[in-house]
Amino acid sequence: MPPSKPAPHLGFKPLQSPCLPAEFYADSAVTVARLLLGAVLCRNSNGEVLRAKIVETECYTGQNDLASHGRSGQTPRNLPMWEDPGRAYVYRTYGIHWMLNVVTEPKGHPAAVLVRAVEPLSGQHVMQDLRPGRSILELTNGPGRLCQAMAITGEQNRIDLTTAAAGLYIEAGDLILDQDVQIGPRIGIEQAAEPWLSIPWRFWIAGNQYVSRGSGRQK
DNA sequence: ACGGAGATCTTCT
DNA sequence: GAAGATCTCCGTT
Repeated sequence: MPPSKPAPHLGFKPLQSPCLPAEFYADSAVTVARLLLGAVLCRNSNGEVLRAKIVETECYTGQNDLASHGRSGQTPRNLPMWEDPGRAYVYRTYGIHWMLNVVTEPKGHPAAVLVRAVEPLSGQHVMQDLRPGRSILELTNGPGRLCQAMAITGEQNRIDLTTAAAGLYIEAGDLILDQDVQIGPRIGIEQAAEPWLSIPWRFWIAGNQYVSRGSGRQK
């Protein structure tokens, strides 16, 4: 069903949620990670539009960050981190799971924000087809899970998230107030030494039911 | 609810 | 050759 549009003679523009522009992503990874909370990750799949609110992010900064793929300089895998902000960096880990990152900071500065959890807004039945047997709460509450539920793979690596052209994009969404943001250390980093293990570079929406394990989700 | 192990394969040392 | 920005399943409490 197409969305209803206001009558043209009233002079209204259709309600729209424009994509966040490249300038939004050219900021520091920490700032972008915080501001991405509430934005809407969108995916055209199977003839439908899947939409999901970003509820948890984690940032990985430049060559000083020993937990970041950017730590050892430019490599074939992490090349997108050095490229244009607002593009996707999608890579595989443990041989199984895809991870979706958003490239941040001006070109030439390797940094990215990992999307760790989203809250489904539309297209849930498609997501359930992609993750059979899972409840709505367990469709997208983890970085690997959300990629599976939203059909995101290495094919989306390096695509431009600032337009809908490539079928994966991010629209502006709810403004999340500071009082509703929780901050903590990153998750899943084993190798890196301090202080990289404890720096609070993970952001999530307080009390949201769709955050990943380890982010204070109850039950 | 919690913990441990296996999956699975690309990337970098 | 080892590790990994994870997830699932199966065990025990």
